[in-house]
Amino acid sequence: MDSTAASESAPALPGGAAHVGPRVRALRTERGMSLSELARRASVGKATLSGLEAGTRNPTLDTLHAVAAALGVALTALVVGGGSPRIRGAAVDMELLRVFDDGPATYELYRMRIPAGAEQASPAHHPGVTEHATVFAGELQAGQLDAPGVAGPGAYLEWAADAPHGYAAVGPEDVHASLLIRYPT
Amino acid sequence: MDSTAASESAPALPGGAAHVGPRVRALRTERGMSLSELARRASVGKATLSGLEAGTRNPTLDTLHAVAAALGVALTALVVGGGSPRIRGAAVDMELLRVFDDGPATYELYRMRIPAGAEQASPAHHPGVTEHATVFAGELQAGQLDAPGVAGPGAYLEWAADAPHGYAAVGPEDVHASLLIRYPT
DNA sequence: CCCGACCGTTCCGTTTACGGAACGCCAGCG
DNA sequence: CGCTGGCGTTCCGTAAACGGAACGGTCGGG
Repeated sequence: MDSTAASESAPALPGGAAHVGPRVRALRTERGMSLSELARRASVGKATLSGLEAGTRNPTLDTLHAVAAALGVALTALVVGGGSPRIRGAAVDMELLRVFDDGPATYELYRMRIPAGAEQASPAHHPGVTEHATVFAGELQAGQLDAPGVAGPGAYLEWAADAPHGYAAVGPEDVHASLLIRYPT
Repeated sequence: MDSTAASESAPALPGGAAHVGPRVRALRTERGMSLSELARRASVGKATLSGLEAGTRNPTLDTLHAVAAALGVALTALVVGGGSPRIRGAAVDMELLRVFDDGPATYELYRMRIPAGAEQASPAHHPGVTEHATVFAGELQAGQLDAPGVAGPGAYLEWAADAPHGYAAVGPEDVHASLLIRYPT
């Protein structure tokens, strides 16, 4: 397992401060907000925010929380995939975002990425399992191997996963999508 | 549920260090691990961990990350719900899980809950905005006010959100669903 | 042309989170 | 019994994250 973990103070920690900085800066500029304004709204010092975005500081939970709230996003939105379980196949790179288990079924919500032109097959899962994808970017071909569907940005696709199935990025762009896997109880 | 969410304020510090402490302690004892052992594995001081679990400290991102790694969980598992912007309407309770902004559009992914029997309307959003729901539990009726769709567990529903639309839990159970809102650029 | 407003960075004194080393406590054991 | 080893908490000096106040740079208006 991994518990030979990053115990050291190596600055190259997977989800370390170096990664959250650019993320904050992106969310801020996306909203057309200046650093000073965000600092004001979050009630943190400009120095704090500047250092945070530059990755030269190691922010406290309070600081992160204040910034996330001022940006209107969940704290988890600032912590890019750092430490999220990641499943990397031949072509498909999936990151488990969340598990919902309080319904009559269990749902796993993934973010999926497939490089342009790549494809990958997956063996059958347990009976009754279905997969649901919403495409953000690119052209996704997915579903039963003999009868796949195709979906572009904004489109939705679903298929039974209790038979061999596959995923492919058929267009010239990388595919970005959300994938929801439903496991009936 | 407009995007003009409550950016400012954050009256008291919700989801602050007080919430992550018990969470860490739960995950640790769940694994039958002693405080000293976790501190050793995470390469943090026992004092740090003790104060963190007690909620008397305001841990840094490095500390949180080291502890999460030593517990073998994603950092997000330590801060679940804590500080997620929650949009609570008349009937619909939504929690923003994640924002995707690297495609040709921006996506906001929510978890949605509607008490059984309740309903709520939403005004039109900007042109081109669409909403996509996947139902986990209950019976969701949603879409254009004059032509809503209905979806049960495992089913999918989408509609244009640039016109007034609504959500309702029409069955005898609460509705749990994921809602993806797509904002074209 | 100068001036004021705002931007993002840097400097600085204060606050505080950090790890190490105590402490008291409770088993297990010779 | 005392001795030993591990537990969780507390104390303490140091390192660093914090907010406030500078700084230089860029606009836009008078």
